[in-house]
Amino acid sequence: MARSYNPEEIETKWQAVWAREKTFYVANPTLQDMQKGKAGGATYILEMFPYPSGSAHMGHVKNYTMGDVIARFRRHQGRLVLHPMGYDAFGLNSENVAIQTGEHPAVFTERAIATINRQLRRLGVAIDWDREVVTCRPEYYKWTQWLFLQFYKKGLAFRKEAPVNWCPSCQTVLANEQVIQGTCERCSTEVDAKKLEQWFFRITDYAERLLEDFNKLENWPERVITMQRNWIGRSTGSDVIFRLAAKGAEHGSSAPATADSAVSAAGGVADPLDPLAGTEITVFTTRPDTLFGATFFVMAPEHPLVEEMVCGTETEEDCRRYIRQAMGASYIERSNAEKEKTGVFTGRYVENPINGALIPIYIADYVMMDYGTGAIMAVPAHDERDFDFALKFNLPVIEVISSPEEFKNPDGSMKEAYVGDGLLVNSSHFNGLPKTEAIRQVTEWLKEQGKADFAVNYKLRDWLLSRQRYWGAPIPIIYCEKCGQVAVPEKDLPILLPDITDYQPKGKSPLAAAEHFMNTTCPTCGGPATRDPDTMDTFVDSSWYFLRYASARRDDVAFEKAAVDYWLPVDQYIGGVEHAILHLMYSRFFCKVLYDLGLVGFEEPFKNLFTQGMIHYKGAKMSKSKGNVVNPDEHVAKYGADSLRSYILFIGPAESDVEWQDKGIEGVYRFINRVWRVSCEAIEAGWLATPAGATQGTLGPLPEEAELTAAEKALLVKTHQTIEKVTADIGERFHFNTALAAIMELNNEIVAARGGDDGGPAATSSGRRVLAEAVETLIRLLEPFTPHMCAELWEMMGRKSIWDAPWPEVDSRFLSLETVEMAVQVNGKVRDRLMISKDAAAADVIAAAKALPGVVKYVEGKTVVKEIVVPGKLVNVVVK
RNA sequence: GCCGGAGUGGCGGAAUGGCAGACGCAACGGUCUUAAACACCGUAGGGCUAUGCCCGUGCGGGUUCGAGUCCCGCCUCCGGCACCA
Repeated sequence: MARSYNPEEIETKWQAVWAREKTFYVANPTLQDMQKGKAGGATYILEMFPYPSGSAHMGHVKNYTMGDVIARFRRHQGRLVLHPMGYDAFGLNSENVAIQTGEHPAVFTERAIATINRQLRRLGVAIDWDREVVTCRPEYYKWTQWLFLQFYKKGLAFRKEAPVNWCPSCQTVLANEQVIQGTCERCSTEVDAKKLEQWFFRITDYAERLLEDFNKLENWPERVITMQRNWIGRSTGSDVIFRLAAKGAEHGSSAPATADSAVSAAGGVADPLDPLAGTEITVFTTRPDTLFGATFFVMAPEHPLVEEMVCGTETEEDCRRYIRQAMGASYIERSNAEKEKTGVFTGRYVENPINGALIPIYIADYVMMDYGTGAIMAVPAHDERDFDFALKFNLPVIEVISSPEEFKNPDGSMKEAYVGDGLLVNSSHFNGLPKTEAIRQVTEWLKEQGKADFAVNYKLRDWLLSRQRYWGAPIPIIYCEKCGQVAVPEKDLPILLPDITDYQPKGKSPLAAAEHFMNTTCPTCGGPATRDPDTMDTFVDSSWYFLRYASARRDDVAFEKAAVDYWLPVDQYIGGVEHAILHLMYSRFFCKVLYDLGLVGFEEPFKNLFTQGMIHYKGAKMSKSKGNVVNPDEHVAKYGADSLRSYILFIGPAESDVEWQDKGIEGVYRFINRVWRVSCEAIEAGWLATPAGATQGTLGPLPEEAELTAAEKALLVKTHQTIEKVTADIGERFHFNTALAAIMELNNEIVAARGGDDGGPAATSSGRRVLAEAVETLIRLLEPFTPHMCAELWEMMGRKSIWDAPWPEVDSRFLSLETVEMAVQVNGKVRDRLMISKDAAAADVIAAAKALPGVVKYVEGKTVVKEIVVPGKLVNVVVK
């Protein structure tokens, strides 16, 4: 009587063994060996670490199981695998809990960590827990602060006053990347624009390298690269210098209506009555070729020159009113491209450097201060937004790129903006040039006169890293009345986060009220000084945790260079696509800075990236608020970790969103039970025992091929085909669902070959040997998915640790049968089937095919025009 | 608006240009059982004048001996960005 499958018992037994024996512990090689490089097959498998907000959810189960399958698979392939885990433990969730309950965020966080840790161990994930990192503990954030100081010394961390995104609900500023369509990434509250002095990382200095180094990545999803590329938003064009005309200058010159006829005006002449006259205002444009079509000029309401410029003009009051209104508008109102254009004439003019024409300056909120220079030349004929504006304010539209008829009215005027290619017209000596050539020549011509230059612009903004919140790493900067802004000396790190009682943010960090924290002495002069009350964005913590794993317990360095250079870059990183920009771009930036500082020897942290899909339930993303959460613990309790792990990967492709089906896991559970039963039977029957004379822990040599019956040969072929498929599915394609399907097929064949429960047909010794081969392979292929059951079966076989067992190898002799079945088509439709030797010559295959009754019927009386043979698969006879 | 991705049975899904629907769920029939559960065996895209034939991978064209797969034009859904000059 075979033992019944009891996952609870088996799984807790093996989890205890793994914990006790530290099975998954991986020591760093000696310094000497590490310095020899990654030669020893060192492989770093990493999943994005969890944010401990309570307990693990199905998304975590999927993420960590996937990583575990790959880690175990690589291990069996003989690699030295690093597979660590940690917790992204600072952050707003715990702090908001603290505000509600008064409980210290550290207490809440440590409890959540303990829960998730227990869950991960209960899932049987092969993690080296000796390398665990927790970002909210001083031994970790000491080094976050230390890294901040390295950035600071390099001028890459700096303070500036700038318009920033403020979330009124979270009571803190946010980075651009944390604003999703004008709302806070965390709480979806609409953000306000506020002008504040804040800390930034100079990520814009790295924009070019962040783009270039995409080519250093081996295998990243194209869409993630595209998202980052769009976010960085590089565009090439020119900076063109316009000069502010003196008040009233426009009356002395011709109107700027026709470009070619314009004459140079008095724009550049200093005017004692108007100190601003002649001021240079630079614009960035991707279309310098359309400069002759610039009929007006627009500045953002926030532009620093605007206030002064409108002073004393007739429209001063209108301008001030408009600016007030524009600044008061919400981000969403402001950025709605659909809304009608608004703006106001400033009463002033600028001189177009290409022809000296004076064109009116408007203030309009469709020009943004945070892109380019906050001022644009407006070319209504060839820009849709400028066209809308010109229409509304009745400004001239001059065609300067020959436009197709459908863009024009019958009288030749522009009906809508034409942004496509064409030849220049109305553009003086540039007439006739094609667009791209004109872009170059116009810029060069102006450059010679010092009025323009080629320029590159990015959408990417510097990373705003300070937060007016409590639960984060304090910024290690001190403000002294005498010495100003002073970096905390490294020997004084960490700056410990003090305990406080009132976590409520009040527009500034709760730390600002903690006097014993705030009041300190200046490390330079010893005089009274105050600390920075802000904490760091949690994305700073997560931008380097993957480095810390390499030498997690070192307390004298953030990470050991030899160790990071040995293990990194990460060979396989796995996580949700929601981090496509935020975490993944910040980490890439950090890595490049650390490379420049000589702290790491590589410029990209993650060589291969896999982004998993989400698990939906009842048609929607699982969430507490929708009440459609499926609890992993319940399924572990009911079916065992092995079943849950397998099912979560079996549902569908790992990279796509999939729907959880309540009955689905039962099917996988049944499958696992069948594997258990068939394996136990084979083991108890002694088929899997090591025969006398064979190497310990092996099945001994296979019988000669000639001794095998057709059925035995078929099972052997199925076994090796399955090895081939599963190896490729796990190792190359991440198709865990089809890997499992293939293993299920093998199991089905074993069940069929073995016969019924009462004895079965395994009558011959060669048959038993082939069955043993199949069962042993089944267990080994399944180990990454169901490690507990496989460990138990392995032990029952009398073998040593399956964790250390090698991955099964394909024997190419057994990848196909001698005789294959081929489909026979006539004109592309299957009409018969043919059993024939796999090595049969094409001519013989065709002859045999044409003799089949189902084929003769369709070929008779027709002319054969073509015959196609796909070896081992199909024949197509084309007739007329 | 721009840039990605996806549309295949009742459901989740499978298929280097080569037999569409592997594998699993649900369903149905049977064996076992006093009975049920479990387990096991079997049936299963649709249609028809059924030993056979026709139709079928969102829609319409095309390339090819052969298209779920490649090309062109649409439709729908999902994701990202969005007055980016």
